[in-house]
Amino acid sequence: MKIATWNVNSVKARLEPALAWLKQAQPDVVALQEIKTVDEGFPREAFESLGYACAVHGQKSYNGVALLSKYPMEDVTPRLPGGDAPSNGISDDHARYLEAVISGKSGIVRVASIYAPNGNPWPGPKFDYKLAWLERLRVHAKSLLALEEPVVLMGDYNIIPQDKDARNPKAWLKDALFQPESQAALRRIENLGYTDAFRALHPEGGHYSFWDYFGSWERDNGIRIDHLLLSPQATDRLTGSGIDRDVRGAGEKPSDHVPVWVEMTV
DNA sequence: ATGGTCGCCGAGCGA
Repeated sequence: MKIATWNVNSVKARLEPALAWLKQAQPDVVALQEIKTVDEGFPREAFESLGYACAVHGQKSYNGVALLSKYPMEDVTPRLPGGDAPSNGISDDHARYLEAVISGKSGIVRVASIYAPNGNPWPGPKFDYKLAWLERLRVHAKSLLALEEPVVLMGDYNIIPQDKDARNPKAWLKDALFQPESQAALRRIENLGYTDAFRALHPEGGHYSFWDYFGSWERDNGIRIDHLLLSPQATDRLTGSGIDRDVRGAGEKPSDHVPVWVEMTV
């Protein structure tokens, strides 16, 4: 089973390149982020015509996540726990998390489409929100381990894990994506027992998933911020991982992110 | 140096 994540930066603006990529790459499951539409605006029919079931957790103008799957999806659940309880002072109405269980040929895999907060400017309340959100993700990720299932938590984490995941690390020193606290939040999830699948198979660095619209693609001034974190049961089934960087240079209006994928025996 | 470009949607915000 091929499982991919892609921040499309508006699913409507990216519909044609998305359909072209799906036909070429043939993923079985896709997690989309920044769809930037409400559920009713999601181009469901276009994806269904390629054989995908759709699950959507949308929002007007900003954020929004979705899952596409060629296999049946069950237990579709939007939102991270802990975001809608006024008693704890947290009220999170951003559409940033969608989870589902996929029934493959030889077993299930639990997947989540994740759009973690950007957190800029640093420091400030948006950075505090980022760290609080990542802590909620950690707590939920920990609870999922108890199920002892293959789990793939994938999406735009808005975190550059290490220096080697940026072409020009010094340029990011004052950025929320590169703060030690952000990197520690990601490591804390990995330390529970999750594996950064791409890093595990490509430890050398220099591979990026995002290039800004200010000419960074032409200079390969990229960063790796889109990640697939695999539970132990998923890591046991991991057979490959890649980044489809050609998508950044293809077509008239590419997303600033490209798809990152894993191949698993499920 | 601190803008450059996108996409939202119809002004400025978010990235």
